[in-house]
Amino acid sequence: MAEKVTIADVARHANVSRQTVSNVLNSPEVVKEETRQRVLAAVEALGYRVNAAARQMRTGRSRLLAVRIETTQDGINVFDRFLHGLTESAERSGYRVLLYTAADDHAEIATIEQLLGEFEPDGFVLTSTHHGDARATWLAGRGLPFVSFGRPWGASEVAHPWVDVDGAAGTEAATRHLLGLGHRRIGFVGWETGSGVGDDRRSGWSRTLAAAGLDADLAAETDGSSAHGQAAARELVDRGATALVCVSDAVALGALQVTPDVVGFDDTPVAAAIGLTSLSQPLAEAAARCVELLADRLAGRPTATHALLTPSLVIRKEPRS
Amino acid sequence: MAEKVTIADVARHANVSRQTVSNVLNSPEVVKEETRQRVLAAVEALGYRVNAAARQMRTGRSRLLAVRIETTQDGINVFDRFLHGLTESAERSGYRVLLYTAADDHAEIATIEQLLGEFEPDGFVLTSTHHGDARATWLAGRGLPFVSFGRPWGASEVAHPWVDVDGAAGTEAATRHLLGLGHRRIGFVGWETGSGVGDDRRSGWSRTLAAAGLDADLAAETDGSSAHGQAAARELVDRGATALVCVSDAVALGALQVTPDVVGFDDTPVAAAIGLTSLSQPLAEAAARCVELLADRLAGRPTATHALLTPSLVIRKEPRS
DNA sequence: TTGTATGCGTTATCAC
DNA sequence: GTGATAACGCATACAA
Repeated sequence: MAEKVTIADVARHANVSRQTVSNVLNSPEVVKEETRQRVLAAVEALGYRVNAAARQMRTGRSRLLAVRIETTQDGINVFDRFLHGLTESAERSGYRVLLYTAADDHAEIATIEQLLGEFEPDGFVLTSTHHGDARATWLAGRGLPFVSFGRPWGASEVAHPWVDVDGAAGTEAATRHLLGLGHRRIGFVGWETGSGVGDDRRSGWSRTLAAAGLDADLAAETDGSSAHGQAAARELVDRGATALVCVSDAVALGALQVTPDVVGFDDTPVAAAIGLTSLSQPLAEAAARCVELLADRLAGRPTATHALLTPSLVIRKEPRS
Repeated sequence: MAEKVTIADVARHANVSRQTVSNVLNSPEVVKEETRQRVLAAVEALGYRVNAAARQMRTGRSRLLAVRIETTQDGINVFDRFLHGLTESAERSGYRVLLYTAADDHAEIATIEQLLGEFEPDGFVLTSTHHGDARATWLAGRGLPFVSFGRPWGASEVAHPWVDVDGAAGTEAATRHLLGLGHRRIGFVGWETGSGVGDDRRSGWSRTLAAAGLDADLAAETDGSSAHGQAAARELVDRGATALVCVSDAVALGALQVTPDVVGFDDTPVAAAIGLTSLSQPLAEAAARCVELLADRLAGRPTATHALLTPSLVIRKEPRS
């Protein structure tokens, strides 16, 4: 084990009291410059680091942000990039990320409750928000600091800070791109109606066609799998579609077997690998905004209520032509 | 904020001293059954949870495992599944996972040092081990508990607990599979010589061909990209290869543009999506073994030195035939 | 500007 | 078998 350097060691080394060391660290403006330098030198020399447990005991703040690590659902997900960004941003703000797992909303609430008693995270980051999200209601009801990546879908939701990516703006860009390529019969391969994210992405496609004076009648629903995506694409092409906007890369992958002019969503490794044009979510920025919102609130700073980011269209050429 | 229930509250509620409550929780065998029940009932009634910071202050143990979250390098990685398994297994053993980022080995050591002073993680999990890994040397030199996912490549490495997946066994299975399909000229698309993982995977291919009395002369090196994979595959096919074993799914994806009988490695979402036969690493089990090795060591239990797991071949049919 | 005293919640030590 | 006491390292109120 490593030698543990305490504030008392630093004080002794710098010939001051423990309190002075604490002041240098927490309220630098209150201590004389010369003393400050001396203490800082001692901190450096001894390799002193504030002990999180002791600080937490005294202040009640853990400098920990808790987030659930998701299971890779249909195999293609995007969460790890968000998580990396979150960890990085958190570090910049002086926080660390604590991971937990949970099978469903109910279990997640129980875990959060447990975490609250044990590690006392200062804040929580919720992901994959959905209609009637019990977690957000629970956290908000207790006044606990949290932010969600994903807007509060549904009207009666409790208001809370959130960050999200504007899916409609993304599919609008995709649709415009295909219009620019000369297509007039552009279809949409989506998920079943009712999912906030899916409906949002569909709306960008339909409104863009409407604005161009075109019918938005070529839409199909899938369960999100590539197989269903392929079947749906087949149907839409048979009905006259010459290009397809897809709700996800997984679905787009299936659609690609049917027709070449396809745009996916999420810019997953799959898209990059097969040369699929896709919409890239600014995940690092989203994560940074999550931390920003949370950190501001935790520090008592005035904070924005939410942030809506725009995805960017990554245009690729099909390599297998 | 939630009301904080302390051990004193429980003691009061159960009409015992704080110490008795602590005993019930930490050394149940030392306390009378009736008292134990009463205390447990009070714990339940009050929703008491041990405070991690206070426990850590007293015992010096944080119940925290630290692991670096990797950046998605070439876009196709496998780390998130490992991380999920790690978190889940850690929870089962009473640990939580703390995340950190680092740009390189040097930075990672600095971060570990910082973490040690602040949050005092009980153990570390290293991933992506490589030749002359400074992190392992550093940790081992200080006698800090850690386990690596990835064996210590290189002979002069310090011995330490590790878990890894047997890449050679995987490519052996892949090669056998292709032999079973009737192929006799089987090539290997790998990485540049020198990477432990890549050399290991290549060796399974060559030894299997040798055992079958065939020449292992159709090998190519790539930088790991799909584009290079495709070029290398083209070259090998021109030289007579009828099937290819690949060092990764990314490379296999490129090879697939050239010839259909290809086996990838890692069974990434890409493989699943495009119907590529691939080798699946038992990541959840690997994570579980990492936690097991670490937890055993932290608890002072006798522990295995390492675990070498076998990947499984996931046979798929090309869907685009 | 600096020093002294106190308590955060827990567990280990030692009496009872 | 149970209870009192001390100590972990830090930050705050208060005194000097």
